[in-house]
Amino acid sequence: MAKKLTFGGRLRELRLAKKLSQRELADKVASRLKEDDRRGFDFTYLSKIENDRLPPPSTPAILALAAELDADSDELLALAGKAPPDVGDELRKKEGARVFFRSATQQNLTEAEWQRLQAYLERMRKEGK
Amino acid sequence: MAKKLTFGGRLRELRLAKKLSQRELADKVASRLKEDDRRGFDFTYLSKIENDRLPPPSTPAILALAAELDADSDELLALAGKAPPDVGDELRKKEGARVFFRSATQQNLTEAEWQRLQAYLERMRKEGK
DNA sequence: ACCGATGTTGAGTTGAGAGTCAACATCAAT
DNA sequence: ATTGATGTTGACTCTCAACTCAACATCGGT
Repeated sequence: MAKKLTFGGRLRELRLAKKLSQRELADKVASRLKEDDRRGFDFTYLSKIENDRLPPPSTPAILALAAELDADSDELLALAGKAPPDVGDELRKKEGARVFFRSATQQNLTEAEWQRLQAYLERMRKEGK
Repeated sequence: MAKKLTFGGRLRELRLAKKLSQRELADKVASRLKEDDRRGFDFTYLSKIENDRLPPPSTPAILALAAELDADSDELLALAGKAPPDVGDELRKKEGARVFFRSATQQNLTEAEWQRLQAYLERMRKEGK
């Protein structure tokens, strides 16, 4: 059975795979963030996060990390227990999405059932095009 | 065309429909919150929120308000621009859910399409039972 | 005219999220 | 044994969301 990774553990994996030091990665992330955000990203902060001594960083920081590491931002956001920002927007704007989400979570669907829904969505798309 | 309500406006509607004063409602919400949370809920705060002079309150407070007013918490959360609290959890646990919402969001579905999905989900449930 | 209930406002407080900074430990290479 | 690069840690800071508090305005009832 696959080992269950924490956010920090996965982040370290990804960083090492890219052969970056904490300082390098933190600096790159910091410059990505400085552009719009006013927050920084120190390498000592990264260290604590990798060791799960602090909770995962903010959503913008996670997105910057994923971008820098060519990683799947949804995976990291999920490990951090946060919803992707655009999914959040969709739920905020579309009542239908909200209703759907409510029923889906209440039914506690299996992976197979999610895949069926995915397939149906796929069919809808083709037909609609 | 239906008038577009703000969070504050809708909240006031709901409160008046229940014939509660700001003090009464705020007190009830406060006692609901005190149980787990350490935050309060003052009537003057409620006043400002109803007049949209302050942003909507925290998610726990919105949930308590909805419960006290027998209102739909998803509606209030949506008006407040917040995602329902369990979104992160569901997406964390089920990869299928993540993939599904990603595609659905990217396709920018209409309300009608969300309803079709909802109908399909309904069918799945009946058949699976 | 007064009183109690209700609602509004400006100023102030507080706790937590999101980091920073200085100092130290470890290790490989020279 | 020194140096340079890397990682770890504890203590601190800073900002802002989320409120509270005291004071005042308005209005209906008596």
